[in-house]
Amino acid sequence: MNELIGALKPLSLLEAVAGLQHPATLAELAVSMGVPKPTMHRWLGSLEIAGLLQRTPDGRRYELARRASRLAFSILSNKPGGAVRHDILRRVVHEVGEACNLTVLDGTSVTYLDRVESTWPLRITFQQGSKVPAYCSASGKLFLALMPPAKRDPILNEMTFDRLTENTVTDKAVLLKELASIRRDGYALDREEFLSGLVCLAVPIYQNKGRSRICVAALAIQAPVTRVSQANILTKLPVLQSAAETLTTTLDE
Amino acid sequence: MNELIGALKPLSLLEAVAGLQHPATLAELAVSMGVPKPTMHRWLGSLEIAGLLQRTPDGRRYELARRASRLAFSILSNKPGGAVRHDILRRVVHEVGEACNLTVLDGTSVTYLDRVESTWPLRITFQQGSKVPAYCSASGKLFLALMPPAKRDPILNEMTFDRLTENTVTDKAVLLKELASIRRDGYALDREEFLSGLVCLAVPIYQNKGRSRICVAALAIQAPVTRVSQANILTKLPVLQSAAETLTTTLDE
DNA sequence: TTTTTCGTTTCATTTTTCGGAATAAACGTG
DNA sequence: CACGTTTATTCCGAAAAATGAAACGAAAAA
Repeated sequence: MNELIGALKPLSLLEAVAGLQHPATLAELAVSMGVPKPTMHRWLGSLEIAGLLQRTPDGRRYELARRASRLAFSILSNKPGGAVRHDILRRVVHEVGEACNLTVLDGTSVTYLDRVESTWPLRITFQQGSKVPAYCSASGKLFLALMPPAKRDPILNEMTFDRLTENTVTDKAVLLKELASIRRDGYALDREEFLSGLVCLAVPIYQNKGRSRICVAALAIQAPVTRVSQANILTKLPVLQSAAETLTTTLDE
Repeated sequence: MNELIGALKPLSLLEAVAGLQHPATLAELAVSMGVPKPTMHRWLGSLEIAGLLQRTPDGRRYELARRASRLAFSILSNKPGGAVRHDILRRVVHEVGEACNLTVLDGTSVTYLDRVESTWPLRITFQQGSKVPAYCSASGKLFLALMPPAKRDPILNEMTFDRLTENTVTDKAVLLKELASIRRDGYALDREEFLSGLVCLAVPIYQNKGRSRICVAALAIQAPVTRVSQANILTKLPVLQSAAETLTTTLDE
């Protein structure tokens, strides 16, 4: 039984950087991974040349770079690996009878990682990879609500709040207030704010990070308001939460 | 110049597997990546032990494993700062309609950290990573102007002032005079000094360092003079400054 | 069964990596 | 602004790991 161990220490460095909430310096990373500075210097250099990490503009800290994002999307949109998640979504659709989707935050928008349609004739057809503004979607508001303010504010600043329906929240103060209650409740609603006639309920999927946990994705159901009223949609909450819980466990060590 | 290249070949293997829509065999992967079988065997073994890949039930093919998903979510939830910045650049381009770039000073040159093109047919195509002499670019002059003289003078001494266009400032005294006014105004212009027909406006991005603040990067727009006159480009100043302000917040801890 | 293909192990050689020490750069402070 | 301190980078010989040709084994195909 040969213990094949590759030189993927730089890769665990990538994981470490991805797990941090702020860009870290060489020294910090060297300490946290227990390697000498010259070694860390070489690893960081390699990952930087590879395009997985980049320095912050001041040149003293390291953060994820484009290729890391591409890799992440590539992994999550990969068919074989996503089969487990897709099955969970299918189960939700089967139980609540409405379309279900899995999203991540990407800048000021929410991106659909996966989606399962309802079987009703009347349905909204989004597809994997499409994007929706964060400020007027249930998942988007959920991400903003559960994010540290320091990360949230730059995102809010660069947003343009277009009025897409008569329910769209276009006032930042009002939005912030709603985010507070979302944070308290643990779920978010879209009350026809993105598309007239479309209501939506989203719950968070957490990833445990040491003692704390981070909302890395959201699970949501979407339905025509004619079939599921705003009040009614909350009855689906337990099913959603249970599915989200299952998805969370697929991320544990 | 030391070319640090790490042993992240196993990592590009991970990318390859993630890019595939079906689990692949050892032989297929060995061929597609151009390595001998024993090598591929070792790489796959490493990634499998690391928990990034797993074999399909029949044991003959490889697909992504849990740790890969975990890493992917971790990356996406920790939205790269560079990507946030890229979005801000995109927004500026959208609002002013001209190409926008983010630069840092690197020796006597200015390096493009990021760049977003305009949508006009007529456009100047620089790309990320390219360099431009500091003395004849808006960003470069901005850096020189906002720098303590003790730091600036060695850089100026090292420079050779080539005449690139008929507007290029090649006299050090004249340059120093302009730097003074740039310092006063808080912005810098490139009046076709680097490339005939190209005008440019740059504003500083500061980072707070204890009691003082330092200009660590510059945000600039570039336009053909036929579309945006030298006088006209100043009307874009407020948009630029507001974006620079937002960029500053992405640099804080 | 035989043949063929694919996967795994072995091992001498080559190629990297490793990290202590020295050097350089940036920082904070009186 | 000069000083001491912290942090980043370069050097380099010793040590470790990756490499791939060839041999071997195992499983599908004929």
